[in-house]
Amino acid sequence: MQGEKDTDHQLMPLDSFSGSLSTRVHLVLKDAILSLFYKPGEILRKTEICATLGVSRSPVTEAVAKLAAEGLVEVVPQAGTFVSRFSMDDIREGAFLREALEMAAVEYVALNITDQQKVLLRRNLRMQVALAEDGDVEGFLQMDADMHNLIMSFTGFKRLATLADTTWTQVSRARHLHMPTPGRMQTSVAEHTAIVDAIINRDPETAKQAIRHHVRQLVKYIEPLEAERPELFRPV
Amino acid sequence: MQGEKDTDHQLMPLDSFSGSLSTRVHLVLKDAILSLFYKPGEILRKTEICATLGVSRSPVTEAVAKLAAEGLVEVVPQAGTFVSRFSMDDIREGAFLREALEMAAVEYVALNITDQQKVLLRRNLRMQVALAEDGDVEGFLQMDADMHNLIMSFTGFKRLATLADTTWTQVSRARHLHMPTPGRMQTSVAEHTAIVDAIINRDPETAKQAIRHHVRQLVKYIEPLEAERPELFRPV
DNA sequence: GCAGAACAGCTAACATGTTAGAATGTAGAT
DNA sequence: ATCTACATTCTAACATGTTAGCTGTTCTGC
Repeated sequence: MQGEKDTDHQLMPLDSFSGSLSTRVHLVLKDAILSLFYKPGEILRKTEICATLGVSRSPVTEAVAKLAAEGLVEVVPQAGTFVSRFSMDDIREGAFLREALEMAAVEYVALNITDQQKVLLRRNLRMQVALAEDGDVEGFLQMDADMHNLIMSFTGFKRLATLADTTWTQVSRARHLHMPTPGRMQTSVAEHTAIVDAIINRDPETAKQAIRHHVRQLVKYIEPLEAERPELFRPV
Repeated sequence: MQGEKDTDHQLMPLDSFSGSLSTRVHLVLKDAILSLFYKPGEILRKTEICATLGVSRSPVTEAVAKLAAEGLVEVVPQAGTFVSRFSMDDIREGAFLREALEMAAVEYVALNITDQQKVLLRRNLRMQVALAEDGDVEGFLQMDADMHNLIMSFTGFKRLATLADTTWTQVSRARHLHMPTPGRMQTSVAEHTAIVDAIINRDPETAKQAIRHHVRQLVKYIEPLEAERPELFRPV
């Protein structure tokens, strides 16, 4: 039973994405790793992937190189490519980086926000409230991600959102491990409301503290996992 | 005369670096771009590079992919790879990101610094003073970089220094354009002293403001370049 | 039984061959 | 003279062949 895959997860088809082959392969593999279809510590067989996706090794190699840059896999020269195990250090670093970037972003946005942007933020927040009341976890998480992207995009910096996303990857992967905690959505909405209110009131200091609190809350939820699922974590 | 290269710059030999071939090619090309041997807007001919370095296309392709991820080159599918032109937007974004990361780093370090780390910082600062007095620009810039790396490493986060370096790449490249301004070294030393003092006094707020001021100063020095060398900048 | 050498089977890394799309220059039509 | 169809010649993208290094296993000597 050890080597078997979850039946509820599988490789997405190549054509669910657009762009070059290597880009699509990258997204397929990334999704597979984040959804834990490929498990931490598991070897990644390129030939197998080539056969499954029906492509040659070139695009797969390029895709794997990108995954390695994101820290999702570890390439051991002449030996093999392995799905990275979770590491509380990596997760804490990811959270630290995200905190740094988000604090800078909300400070900037709080100082420069336009009326139109305020409308977009308020609308997103109302959606969150509605989805949380309906208990729609999927939809809520989407709105959550949207809100962070909105704020990032309001800075006008193009690479910022991408970078924040990459730094967050490890944390994001760990989040897939635990079931949604009851009441977590309501707490999240409250935290989001505090952030948005501070931004709209053009109060950068309060906004910074609110987003810092929000990020640190998320890490708190992840920390117990190391004890619960030690086999997925890097041995110390 | 347009297409000729500066005689004082050239491709470094492959064996000045270590690691895999693709890693070394990447470093050679990166150095060549940062030193303006390859000029912004210029096409990058892979076959030429293969011939010059005596390697096949595989490692060159991998290296170029990394350069593209750093924003140093732009790959146009089926058409060619071009050295990125400077863009004031990119430079400002790079500075913004670096500011965010450095502020987070100095805050963390100011709260957690050890006595041993204080010694290392003070030693570095004394070296800076000495080198500035001697007018040794090369040595000073090295100490400058060392200091920032020291602070980053004190956080214990492994990817932080690398990430900060990458975000700073565009700014770093632009710095190569202008001659060292007289008195700039002394000003820099003063700014660095303020940062280190605040860290050693475990005063995170002062340290954050000091490093922010320092980063913003650097951007001020770069901004006039757009008017001086418009051909190297992205057309608006 | 157990350490260590030789071997077989993997792999990433590197080299090279092939394809298809984009830019450019040119001949021909207007 | 200007515009357009076409062919040439670039290129990145993709496919495939080759090499060399790591790993686990087996076989050997003690």
